[in-house]
Amino acid sequence: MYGRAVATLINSTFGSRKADALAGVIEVRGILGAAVTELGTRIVGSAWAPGEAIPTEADLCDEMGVGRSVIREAFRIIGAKGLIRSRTSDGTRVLPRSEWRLLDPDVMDWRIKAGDTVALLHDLLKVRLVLEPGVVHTATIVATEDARARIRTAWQTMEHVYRTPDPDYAERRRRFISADLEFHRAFLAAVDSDLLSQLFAVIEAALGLLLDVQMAARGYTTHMIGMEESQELHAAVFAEFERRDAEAAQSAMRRLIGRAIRDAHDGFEQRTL
Amino acid sequence: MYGRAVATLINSTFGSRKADALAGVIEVRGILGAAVTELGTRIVGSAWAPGEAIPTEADLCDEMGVGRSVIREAFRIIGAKGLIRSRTSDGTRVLPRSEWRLLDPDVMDWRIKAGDTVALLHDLLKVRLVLEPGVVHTATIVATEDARARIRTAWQTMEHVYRTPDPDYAERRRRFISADLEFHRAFLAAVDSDLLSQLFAVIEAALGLLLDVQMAARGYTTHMIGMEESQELHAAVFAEFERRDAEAAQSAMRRLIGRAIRDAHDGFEQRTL
DNA sequence: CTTATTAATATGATAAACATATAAATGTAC
DNA sequence: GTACATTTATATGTTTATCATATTAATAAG
Repeated sequence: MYGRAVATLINSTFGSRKADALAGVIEVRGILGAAVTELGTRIVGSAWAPGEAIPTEADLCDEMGVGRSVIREAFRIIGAKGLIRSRTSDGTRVLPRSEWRLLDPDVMDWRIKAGDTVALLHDLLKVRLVLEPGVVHTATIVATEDARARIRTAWQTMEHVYRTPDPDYAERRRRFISADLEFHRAFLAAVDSDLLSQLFAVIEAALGLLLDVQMAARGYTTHMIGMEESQELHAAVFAEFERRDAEAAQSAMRRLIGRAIRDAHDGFEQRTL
Repeated sequence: MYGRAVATLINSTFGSRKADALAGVIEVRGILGAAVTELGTRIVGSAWAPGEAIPTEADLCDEMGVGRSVIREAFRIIGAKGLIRSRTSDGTRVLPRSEWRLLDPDVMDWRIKAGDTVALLHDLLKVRLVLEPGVVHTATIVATEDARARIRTAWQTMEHVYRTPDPDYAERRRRFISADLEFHRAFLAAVDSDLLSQLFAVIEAALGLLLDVQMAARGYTTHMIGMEESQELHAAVFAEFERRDAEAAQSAMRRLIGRAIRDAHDGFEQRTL
């Protein structure tokens, strides 16, 4: 059916896609999906400099062993994310990085695949540090009763998991992390912003992939800080939230994120250096 | 050359694109650009419900008077932004809104074009309220000397514009707004985060389009609050930043944004109700 | 040396044909 | 009559060929 180049392309690039792709990434299947991933990863990985022309459609057809329409449709997808732009007779050129839609899950995925992990991790953590205290501040003020109930429930779940011993250590830790995530999500939901929710989802997914997957093999997890310390810091956030002290709740969340960031950095540096 | 339907499509949808498009939107030209804008706007404008199948490629070819490849490439672009997904034999369906890349400039542009302005405005202002105080907090702590110099310069420019009378009132106001923007951008730059910078750029562009363009005709501008009050609030932010009191600077910025939001809401409600 | 003109190049767009995946319709067996 | 296999219809997936168009480079005219 398809040429050998294509089969290889599918198996190497696409076959493993579902396994380690960023959550939230639109699943693009088949030959087109393979071409998109291949080109996206290469471009994000600086195979060509911004301003430089990538190979012509015809050349890429030959190289990848696919029809021209596949290349063209791949160009459209990648172009929709701000990576490239085609102009008649001038070819298809890589756009300056400022045009790249860095907040797009696919672009994040390609950055991770391309190995741009350290810079991305630092930036992601910075976003959390800037964002989450503000989320808690606003949530403390504007949360509806339903939203407050969800936060309360999330906290109770954290407490329950924390206090319930489990012979299966890994399982308990998994539950702990899950409860932790819901705690943060509950505050975010209280703010009731579609834009912030999406931003948070992308950030979380990318962080999860960067930290969980890559560091799990070395005994690290997203939430490295000890459960005791983590629980104390979370308790402070919740307590101030219940007291409706937005400033104090915000500060508590900043201490929590700051603590988590230091550990993430330590663990990651240890791994990558 | 092209059929009549196409010519109409280009003139109506595409001809006016450059004028009132969101800054940062990738300029998609020609027949394809027209098709993308047309379909994107329709989908975002709820012409079809999530889960529902939009017309087949063949039908859209007839309706728009374009070749199938144009429709397919348009589908790819719109699909890359999470709006639709095609599956063999099942057709092309609108994805649930949670999949839409709301942070994408094009999607924002389509929301504005589709008239989803009130909900979008509220959300955009909420993002600023959550984000900017955190930006100032972090900037106050981590800013390099260069970054501090830029902030200082921005403040001096604001002061200069504020204190310099100008017979041309509109021109002075324009300069004031421009200096204001640079003030906020300078803090953001100090945080040194590509992700936050992009987020801010998209937010600003959308807010600018929503407030400036739409409200200018009615005598409103982005920065509605009186110059005196605005200047005082900005002064507080800068003063606390210079004192390196991150908490105080953060609070000052929150007061400033909160004040601006109240005015924006008032003005907009007045206009849209 | 400058300016038209022409030629080459790569994308823009159309058309026709066949492949493939999915769902609906049909038929068969128990 | 229900369950399961088969067939058929449908819409997208993919290839190929051809022409249009816009831009750059080469060339010729002044």
